[in-house]
Parts: sequence; C-alpha cells; structure tokens
Amino acid sequence: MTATPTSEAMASEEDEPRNCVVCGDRATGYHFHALTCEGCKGFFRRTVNKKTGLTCPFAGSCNVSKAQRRHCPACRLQKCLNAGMKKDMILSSEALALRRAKQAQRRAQQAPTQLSKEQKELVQILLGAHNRHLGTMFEQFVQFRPPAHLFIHHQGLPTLVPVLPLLTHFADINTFMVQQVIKFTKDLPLFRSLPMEDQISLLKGAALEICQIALNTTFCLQTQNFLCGPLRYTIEDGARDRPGITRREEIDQVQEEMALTLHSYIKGQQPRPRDRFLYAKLLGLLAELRSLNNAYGYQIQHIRGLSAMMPLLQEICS
Amino acid sequence: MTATPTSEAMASEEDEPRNCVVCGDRATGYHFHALTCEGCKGFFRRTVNKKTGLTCPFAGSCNVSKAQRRHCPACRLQKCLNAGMKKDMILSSEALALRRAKQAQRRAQQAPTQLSKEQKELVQILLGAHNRHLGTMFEQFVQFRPPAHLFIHHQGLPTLVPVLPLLTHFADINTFMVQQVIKFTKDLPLFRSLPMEDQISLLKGAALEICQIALNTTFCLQTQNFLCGPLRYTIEDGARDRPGITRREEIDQVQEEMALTLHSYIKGQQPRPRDRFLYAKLLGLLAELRSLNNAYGYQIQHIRGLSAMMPLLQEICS
DNA sequence: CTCTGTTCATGGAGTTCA
DNA sequence: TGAACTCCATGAACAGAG
Ligand SMILES: [Zn+2]
Ligand SMILES: [Zn+2]
Ligand SMILES: [Zn+2]
Ligand SMILES: [Zn+2]
Repeated sequence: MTATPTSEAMASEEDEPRNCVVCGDRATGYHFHALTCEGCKGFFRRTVNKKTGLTCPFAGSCNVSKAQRRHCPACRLQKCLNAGMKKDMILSSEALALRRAKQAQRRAQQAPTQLSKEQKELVQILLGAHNRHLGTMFEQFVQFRPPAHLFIHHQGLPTLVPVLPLLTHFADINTFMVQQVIKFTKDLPLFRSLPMEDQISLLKGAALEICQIALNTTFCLQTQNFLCGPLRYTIEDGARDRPGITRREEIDQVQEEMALTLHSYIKGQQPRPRDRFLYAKLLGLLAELRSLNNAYGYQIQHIRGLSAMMPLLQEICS
Repeated sequence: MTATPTSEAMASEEDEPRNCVVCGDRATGYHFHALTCEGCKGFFRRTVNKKTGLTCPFAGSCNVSKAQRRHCPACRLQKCLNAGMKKDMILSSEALALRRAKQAQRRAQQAPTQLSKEQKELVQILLGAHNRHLGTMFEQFVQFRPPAHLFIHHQGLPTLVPVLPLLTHFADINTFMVQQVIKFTKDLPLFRSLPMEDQISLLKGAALEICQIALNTTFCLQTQNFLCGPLRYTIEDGARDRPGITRREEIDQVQEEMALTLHSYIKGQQPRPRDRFLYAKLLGLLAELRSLNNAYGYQIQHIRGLSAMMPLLQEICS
C-alpha cells in the first residue's frame, strides 16, 4: 500500500501538488486538518459555527470552484466538511479569551516600560514639580514688561524696535526662569537630600540648560517662533545681528534637533535597539548643550551692564 | 550476555525498538526519565511549568500519535506525565542562571569579542595609527626644552621654579600633541574620506579632548603624577595657585574618573547590561569633557602672550 | 556517548482591512 | 471575502557538561 513505484508516484509529484481540496485554488498549507486555500480557511472559520442553517437554492449539488465558490455557501461548507475540515481545530472561545488576555498583558508590559512602585512615585513627583513651576512658566513672561512688538496680535511697524527694553525684558525672564528651576528642584526630595553645596554646584551647571530645554517646548516648527502665552519671540529677537551673538542660530538649530529627538524618544517606546541608540544620542546632545551653555554664560558675563540686571544669573555663571 | 535467544530476542530485535512512549515517533533517548522523541522532549519542558491550565476540547481521551500530537496539548501533557516524565529533572531557574554565568565566563575568555573581518581591519587601522602618532607621543615631551625640575631624577630644591620656561614648555608640548592628533587622523581612511571642511570642524571640536584623554594614560594612580618618558608632571605643575586655574584639580578628577571608566570598559566585555550602562556613562563624561575643553580654550585665549606661542592651538580654539 | 538546554526556521492558528 | 499580515508553539539541529 505504501509505495507502488508506478507512474502514479510520478504523477502525484507533479509540479503543483498543492491545490485546495475544496475549491482547487492554490493551497497555502493545512488549515483545520485539510489542505486548503486562504479563502476556504477563512470561510470555514467564519461559517462553521454559525447556527443559521444554510440552504442550497438548488439540489445541493453546486460545483465549488475558485470562480464559483462564493455562489453557494451551503455547498461550500458541505464540501469543506467532506474534505475532512474539523471544527474543533478552531480555538474555543475560552482559549481565545485566554490568548487575548495574554497579548494584552504583553502589550501593557512593553509599552509603559515596567516601572516599580517607587519609580512610578518618582515620576509623579517629577511631573508634579514640573507642572507647578516649569510647565506654565512661559505664560507668565507677559508680566515682565514685554515690549509691544512681542505680542502676537501686535500690528505696528516691525522695523524700529528699541533695544534696551527688550534687553531688560530678556534679563527679567531669564532671572524668572532660573528662579522657577530652583523652585522645581526644591520640590524634589532626592535633590533636597543632597548637601547644599552640591545642590548649588548642580544648579550652577544645569540651570540654564534646563531653561533652554524647557524653552524648546514652546518652539513652533511651522512659524519658527517661540510662543509663550500671548508673546511671540522670533529668532531675531534673541539674536540681533551684532558681532558675537550670530551663533544664536546654531543654538536654535541644535535645540530644535534636541526637541525633535526628545519627541521621538517619548513616542518611540517599543523597539529596544532604537531605544538604546536614542539614549546615547540624547547624551551626546547634552554634550553639545553643555558646550552652548558655556558660550552663553561667557556672553552673559560680557554684555556690559547686563550683569547688573541679572544678579542671579551672574551667580549661576560664576 | 546481551541476548537470551528466546522469543524475547525476537521482540527486542524489532526493526525499531526505540519509540517514543508518548507519541510513538522515533525516540532519541531518555528525556526527563522517559524514552521520548525530540518533540515530546521540548513540549514537556515548555509546557509542564506553565500555569495556564490546558483543557482538552473533548473528554480528555484524544489519541496521541506522531500525526496528531499537536492537536491536543492537554492530552499530550497528560500522557507525558502518565509515561513517567518528571518535571523536577528540568533545571531550576537558579541552576540555569549558574550555568549561563559559567558559559559567559568561558565565552569571554575564549573569544574576546567576535569582530567581523571589516571590523578587525578597522581596529588594526586605529591601533596602527594610534601607535604611530599617539602611543609614544609623551616620551618625546623631553625634546621640548623641559625645565630641569620636571625630570624624574631631578634632586633640586622643589620650591623655586621659574614660570616662563614652564609655560613655554607647556605651549610646545600642546602644539606637538595637536600636531600628532592631526597626523593620527590623516592615517584614518574613513576620516580622510570626509569633506575637508568637516575634518577641520571635527578637529577643532575634539583635538584637545583627544589630547586630554591620551594624557590620562600616563597618569599614575599611586604617585598622582603624569609620567611622560623621563619627565614627571605633578598636578601643581599644570595648575599654579593663581586665580582662574584652580579648577584644574576638578579637571584631573574627572579625567581620572574617565580613565578608570575606560579601563573598566575595556576589561568588562562579558555582561551585556553593564556594557550598555558603560557606554552611556562614557558619553555622559564626554559632556563633562567638552565643557572642560571650552573652559580650557577660553583660558588659552586669554593668557597674555601664550597665544603667540601656540598659533596652532590658537587656530583650534578659534 | 547521554542528556541537559538553546536556537531558529517553519507551520498553522488568528487578525486586519481594502 | 480573502490577501497579507502577526503571533507563537513546534521540533530538528546544535552546544555543552559529565
Ligand atoms: Zn479553497
Ligand atoms: Zn449549493
Ligand atoms: Zn513523542
Ligand atoms: Zn485531548
């Protein structure tokens, strides 16, 4: 019975031995214990457990071919059963529920990175402190005597802008931002637990960097402006074309790149290899930022008269 | 001794006496205390410790054969247990961890990081260029008119040291080191393939950092000196107690940390999670180094007369 | 050689959406 | 409805310890 080395064996091994035993279409493998195509596979799963009795409009002797298989579901299902397809190979509803539950668990574990209770609390502390002091910081810029042309709805002549009030405004909001950063750190127990000397050192090193990163969140890619409440700062506001501050555009470029990368980092939390790369890239950008910060601090120190306006920043940069 | 020529012999000499007691497939030996095939072996290991209760869609009386063993895991597992397979022969997670730790050690000792052919060539290029220009760089410091007190075997009074010759020497060795770094990059085909403009930018940004890192390799932890051939530089040599350069000790501290971390990085090639952390830490330290580099460049620029001594460094820092 | 675990291509389930 | 996916159990082949 097993092997009759006749022409049959040859014939059965024709070039295309894999045809659907139901409709004759190209089979994609065994489905529910029969060699079938994708169509009959799906049809069987959907149809076999429906109680609604299918009835053949003819005598139940329809031809089931690839072209005609849609015409009579009753005969198609009958041929599926005759071909040996078994309904018990379809996952039961309980097994299915179990499977979906497992997948949901997997998804839940992967997406929000598994955090311990302490870690979640830490995140809450950070978010709370950020919201209290940094999140709405920019909307309060308007309280520091901003020149009229900074208002979004200002309609004056854009050319003549007095320099001194703008500089004063910048000095004030810089001082304000650093104050907010200090308040922010005061709400972080772990930071408070450091020796006061270390706290000061860390603030000196990073306060302006934090301000720059925070300011990035207000940058609008479309209009290329920083939008802070009712105020709009163009890049030209920050960088007059005087010698020594022309590199401000570089700063913004790097800062923009930084903001974009942060965005990607927050959004892309699924793929592990990219995670690693992003973290490295972020740290690399911190090097750039530190560098820019130094240049900034140097300029702050050397703009005549500005130091007197910002004793706090003066202290930070010392 | 083996064969008692009774009817048993006939039975024992069947064509295939080694069949899986679970499914009847060809057995490959005893697995978990029962004669089974590879399939049932893997199935038992995977399945027996899963808490998710398997349930037979039928009465639990499925036939478990080679062809049908996949259809009902519940009955298959039941038959495994009935056949005497024991779950406690599966290695516990602790035993597994131990085994893997040992293997990791073996791997690390035998194959010091598997590199592709191209990677090995790249490493050779890097090592060659480093050896030619950076490796023996420090031993040549002696050629740049070092003050007598720098020699290791110098026995003079340690207090009175003229400043100008020392400063000149520092200027010369700094220029020399930067020249070596440039030679180093000229021997790197990948670097040469960059546009000249980019090469200059990268050198401006990193040349002094490379010098600092390279210099760390001469730092002796015991004596807290930099040993360069016959010369010995104490930290005080580099950082006179004049205002503005007192932070030199910070520099050395960070550089020392950096050197230590690099050392750990090179030595610790076994554990994967630590690798990741080390890379991040290194990049973080690069931020610090970049910061120090800026401060250094600033000071270089502002030491009166020193700029004239080091036109090359002047160029780098511009 | 025997009996552990590990790896990874593969098949056959369900799922999606035009 | 079904072509084109995801997902995971499977098991042959392999590696390593004893
Ligand atoms: Zn079909
Ligand atoms: Zn019909
Ligand atoms: Zn078996
Ligand atoms: Zn069963």
